[in-house]
Amino acid sequence: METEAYVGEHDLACHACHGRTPRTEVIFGPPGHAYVYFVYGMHWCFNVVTAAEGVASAVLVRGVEPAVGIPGGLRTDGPGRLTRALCITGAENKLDLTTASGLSIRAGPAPARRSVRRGPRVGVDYAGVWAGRPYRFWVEGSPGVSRVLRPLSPR
DNA sequence: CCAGGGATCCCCT
DNA sequence: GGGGATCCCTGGC
Repeated sequence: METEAYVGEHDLACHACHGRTPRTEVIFGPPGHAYVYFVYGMHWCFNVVTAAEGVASAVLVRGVEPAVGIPGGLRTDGPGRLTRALCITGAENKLDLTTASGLSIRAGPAPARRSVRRGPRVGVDYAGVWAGRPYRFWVEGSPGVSRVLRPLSPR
């Protein structure tokens, strides 16, 4: 319900902007693999590598809507919340999400095109001209959208 | 509003 | 090869 695109090595907000390192290697790898990183000392963020091998692009998943109840009623609106609710950690880093075992991605119903909104990405003010690019996408009105986008209607 | 927490990668020896 | 600023965030004040 909410994602952000990181579009290549030249994108100064992308972790791969300093080239291949042990951490960013997976982003340069084949598409369909998970890039999971630890941030702020306590949260995991889940990304999906999207471009062909050698091209460093990925999508950060910032919010989802559960199709079934989450044990404990954990929330899934927010990048750190959804990884906690889905038990995604560094153990899933580099995982091939196109195979059916374990964590995987399958096609689902697409949201109505007209309900998709876009705007600048979160927390990338340091990225110069890239900070303003509208590479964040969300489904308007979805409860799976992170609170940063709904400051006036906290839940 | 802001502290917490640790990996990462600058940039300087 | 080591110190330190920074960080694709959240919960609790």
